[in-house]
Amino acid sequence: MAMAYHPFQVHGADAFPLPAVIPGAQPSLISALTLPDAASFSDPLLERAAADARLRAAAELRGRPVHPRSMKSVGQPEQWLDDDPKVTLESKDLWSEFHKMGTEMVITKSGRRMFPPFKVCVEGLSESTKYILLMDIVAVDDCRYKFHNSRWTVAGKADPEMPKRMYIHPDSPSKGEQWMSKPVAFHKLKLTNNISDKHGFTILNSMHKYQPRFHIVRANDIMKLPYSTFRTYVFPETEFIAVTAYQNEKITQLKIDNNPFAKGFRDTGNGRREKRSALHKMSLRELLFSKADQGGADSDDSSGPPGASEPFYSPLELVSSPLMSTPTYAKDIESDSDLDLEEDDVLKVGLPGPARTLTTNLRHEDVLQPMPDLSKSNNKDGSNGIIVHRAHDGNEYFMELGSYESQRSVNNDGGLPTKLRPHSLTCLSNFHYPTLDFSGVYRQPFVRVRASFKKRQLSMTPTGFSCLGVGPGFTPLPGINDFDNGFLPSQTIQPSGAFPLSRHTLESQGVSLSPIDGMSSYPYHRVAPIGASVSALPACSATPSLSGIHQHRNPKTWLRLSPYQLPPSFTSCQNLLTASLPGR
Amino acid sequence: MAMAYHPFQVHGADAFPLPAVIPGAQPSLISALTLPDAASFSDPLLERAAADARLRAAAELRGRPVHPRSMKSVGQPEQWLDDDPKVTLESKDLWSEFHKMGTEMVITKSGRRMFPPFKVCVEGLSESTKYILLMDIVAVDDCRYKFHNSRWTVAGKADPEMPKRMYIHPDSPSKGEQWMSKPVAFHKLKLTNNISDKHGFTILNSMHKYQPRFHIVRANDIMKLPYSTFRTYVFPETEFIAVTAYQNEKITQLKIDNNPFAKGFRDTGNGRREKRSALHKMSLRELLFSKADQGGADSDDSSGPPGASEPFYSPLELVSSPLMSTPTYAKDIESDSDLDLEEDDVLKVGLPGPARTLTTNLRHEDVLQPMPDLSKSNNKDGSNGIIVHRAHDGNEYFMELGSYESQRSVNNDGGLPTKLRPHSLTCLSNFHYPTLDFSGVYRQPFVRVRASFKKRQLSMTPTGFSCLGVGPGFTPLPGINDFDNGFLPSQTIQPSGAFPLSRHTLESQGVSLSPIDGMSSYPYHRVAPIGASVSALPACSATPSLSGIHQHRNPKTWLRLSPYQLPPSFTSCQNLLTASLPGR
DNA sequence: CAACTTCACACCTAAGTGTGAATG
DNA sequence: AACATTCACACTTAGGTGTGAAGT
Repeated sequence: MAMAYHPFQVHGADAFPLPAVIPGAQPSLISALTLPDAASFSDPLLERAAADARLRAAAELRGRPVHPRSMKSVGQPEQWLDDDPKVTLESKDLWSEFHKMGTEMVITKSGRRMFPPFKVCVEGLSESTKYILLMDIVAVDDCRYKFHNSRWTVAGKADPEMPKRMYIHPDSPSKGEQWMSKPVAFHKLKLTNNISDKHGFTILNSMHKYQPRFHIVRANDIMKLPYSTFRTYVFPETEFIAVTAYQNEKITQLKIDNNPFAKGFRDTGNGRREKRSALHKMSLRELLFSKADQGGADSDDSSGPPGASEPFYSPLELVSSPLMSTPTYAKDIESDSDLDLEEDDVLKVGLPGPARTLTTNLRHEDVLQPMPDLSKSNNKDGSNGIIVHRAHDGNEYFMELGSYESQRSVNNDGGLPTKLRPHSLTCLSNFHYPTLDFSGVYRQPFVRVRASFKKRQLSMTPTGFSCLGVGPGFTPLPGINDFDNGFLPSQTIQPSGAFPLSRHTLESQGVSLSPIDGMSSYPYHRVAPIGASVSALPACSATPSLSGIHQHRNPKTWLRLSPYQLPPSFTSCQNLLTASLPGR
Repeated sequence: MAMAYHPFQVHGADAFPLPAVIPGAQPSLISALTLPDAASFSDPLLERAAADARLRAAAELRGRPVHPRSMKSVGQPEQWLDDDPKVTLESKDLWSEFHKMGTEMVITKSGRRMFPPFKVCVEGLSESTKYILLMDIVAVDDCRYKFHNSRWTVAGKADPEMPKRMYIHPDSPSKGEQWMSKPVAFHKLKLTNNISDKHGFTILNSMHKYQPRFHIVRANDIMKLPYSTFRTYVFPETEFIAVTAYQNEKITQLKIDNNPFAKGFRDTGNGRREKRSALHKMSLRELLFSKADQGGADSDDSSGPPGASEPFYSPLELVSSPLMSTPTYAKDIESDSDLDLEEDDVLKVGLPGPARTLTTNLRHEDVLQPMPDLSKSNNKDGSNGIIVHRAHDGNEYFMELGSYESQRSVNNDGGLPTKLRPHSLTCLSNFHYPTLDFSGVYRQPFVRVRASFKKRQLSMTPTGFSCLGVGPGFTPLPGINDFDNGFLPSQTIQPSGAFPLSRHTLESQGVSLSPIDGMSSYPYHRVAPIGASVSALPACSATPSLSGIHQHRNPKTWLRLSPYQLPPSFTSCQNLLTASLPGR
């Protein structure tokens, strides 16, 4: 099965000497990652969270990672010369307040919004060019957490991740000037723990840690998304732990104080909510609803701890092929040891120290920082392979691993950058339509039924799924237009042929489809390439066990890659990889 | 000024032998109207309202006006063979209840929704073809009304109409299957009497009569709208009079009984609203919120007057070029005399008779009805000319009239149809960008500033504007996508260069722009062609004075054409007409 | 038991209604 | 005086909050 091969297509000129077509017999995973101008790592890394912060700092780009000059110097295609997106997080002070406490986001069956709302300001786009703006939320690590003694501690390995859907901003596609004219809000995105959700909400695991990501794609049609370059921005302060009920009372209070919808729970002085500590009663409302909403983020909030009003949290940015670049664990860069997660491995998210350090470290850095050479530190043990997670008949699953070598030869192209190499490598490998799950990108409610999967999701491949969490599908949005979707609500309840994007539709869009035997009706194939070296590594304080290279018959111990490591739309590489792994 | 000429472009094959390019020196207004299979006018027309009903009946098409066979027989382009839209009005029983009383719609400064909501079911589209669905609201006649002695009477000539914006359904463009999958609601459209409205609401005159229209356009991009064929559907029962406060208590009661938001005013038996008459207390809620919303309109409402539950109100449909076909007054067809409106001219809207007659007449007609030959009855006095309404410098205005002869030679092409001639004639004359006002088609609030116009709108061209009310712009919608709009909110407050659609933008869309001297920054040029013969003439009970042919220096007595007579996007013909009227 | 999840609920925001007095 | 318009208001729908008891 899955023998069909589909070549890459590389858009425009590339900075790296890459073949436009990857030989089918060779599991080549091109990893072209644009890195900031490098960062120095001289300070000692004493604890995980601190290391986390450092690694984030390494990719610090102050919202403008790609310098036009450097783009030119590496032969950036003309197409990319006229934009240079700079992204800033709205309400970053409020986000930071939460982050210091260890942000929690409630997930409910019916779907819950995020608070603070994820909202960004975008600058530097080409005014007349159309862009698609998206966000997704990916697991940060392989851990399950618990809140104990007023702190979050690791409580074991992560549960399998559900596929993470891309939330395409409802205004997509729109011209740069439109995106830049006002903050881009993603408040319509909802979080749920309902694995059977049909609304297209983002399904998260409770007590797991997640990182929202923001993506800019230069594309005038959502159908072109899989073939387009993603510029990915990560704001470390938006990291959170999903919960079904708030664990940290301080977080609860922060929510009540700042979310207008929770106004009813505010302490009006009449005794309600006396349970809460008197701390953090200062109102941050202005941060979110006056300052923040106007795009101005001058910090007039001086009631927080010292340093709380640091105005600058910069995002991490990846300018990458959505199919290629794969962030890897912070741990892999830092050290190859300590592969197994300790039960008492504490992520110091709830402690102000590391976060503040990050902030402080960053805000005076205006130059791009050097990056470590990841080509050496990464994947030494060969455990970082390609994970192919397949549904064979809807009941059985297995995994295949590609060799790291074949990837590295592509990844490093003669020496990984320590300087930012702005680059857009576009892979057109998305021919296996089950992986191109556009069903959600439709304004109707998300009613696709995964016939061969539902009712079994909880019991299947508990860890193997942790690599399935990125870029598979796109979230349905009211208002998403210009999507030539052959998917009708009336068709979605059919138990077979679950892939909603009709062959005819794709082909009429110039997309050639070559179904792969045994997979064409199953939308849950995912590929987790790992060789792609990565620098901008946010929130990777825990390293997953990479001991599963030969354990692909045992779902429980499969090699896991955090979805967070995967680029958006990464899984569209699936069939390419599948094709390159015959007989495994 | 305005000497530039821009040729037509005709899309596809045309049923009429029309030149693809109209010579610039000749004021040719191509009028190619697709008419239903004709209707017989044998019954005497005794009163305006009755004539109204007849004329509506004449175009009665039962939602499926264009028969594929007849389309083929007239050489319909292949493009149109795979769809045959049938449109039905949702909640038509409720609409009819209102219509019998004389529907009133409140208009407020802040914008008011319509109730009942304008909602249609569409069938017969090509599933995989993209369509844009729109609606607009156009003046029915040239009258101002007053409610006196429990009836609506004419109270003088109409006030000048503000330009009527096209409300593009937020889901546009979408594929046929998507439009057909559920009722298409236009509840987001808001009515206002605020002539300075910046939201893109539809600006109406209080105490004036209006007719909503629904349009189907086969286009995958909103930019193509002006060059596309509009299929226009009119549901006579949706006619209404705009009011700032309800005049007819029965209408108030009907609203209260059926609009959930007005539930607070319902008579709970405890004495509230005892002012209202006991009549019409029957709840029509089910009509709108259970039956109607499910698309089924079985009448279980038997509490109304006899005949109230007639299930069938069919729409009028025009399949026409948006630039060409021009409905004219019912009066013009019926008779050329009686050009001046009587002060006591009573439109029998509030009386059940005519409306019921219309309904009754129509519902047993399943065949297409013959149409009168409009080429003879129309424009006898030559007063039906081309109205060019220009803003010279923002303060002065004048009008130019084209000759009917030159139009008729095009219109009639050797004998006007008395049978339906399904036809799509597309005019690409929309090169004068001030007339192509797409500024509204943008999801941001409508903030365009008409620098040379605001503060003067009330005083300018009081009657001349009545012909400006159709098809000029497109309403801004949250969610309208795929519109390559060069319009930025930040640009909109610039006092000059008011046209928001940048030259670059249009040109990048393949639209060549040739600004016309002195007009390029003024978006309010409108053209009201009249020679275009028309059959399907809904709600034309009053005829405007056509005595203004030589009065173009006197705004008060300018020739008026009801916006209702103008096809959508008609004004995109403006510069063509302007070009063809040199020196006038 | 302890940890986690679910649910009805009161309380909010946001916005769509006609009212009736005030205004023009 | 008659008429048309505006506005604060109470009431509604719709849906976003955390609560705290109950369930797993």
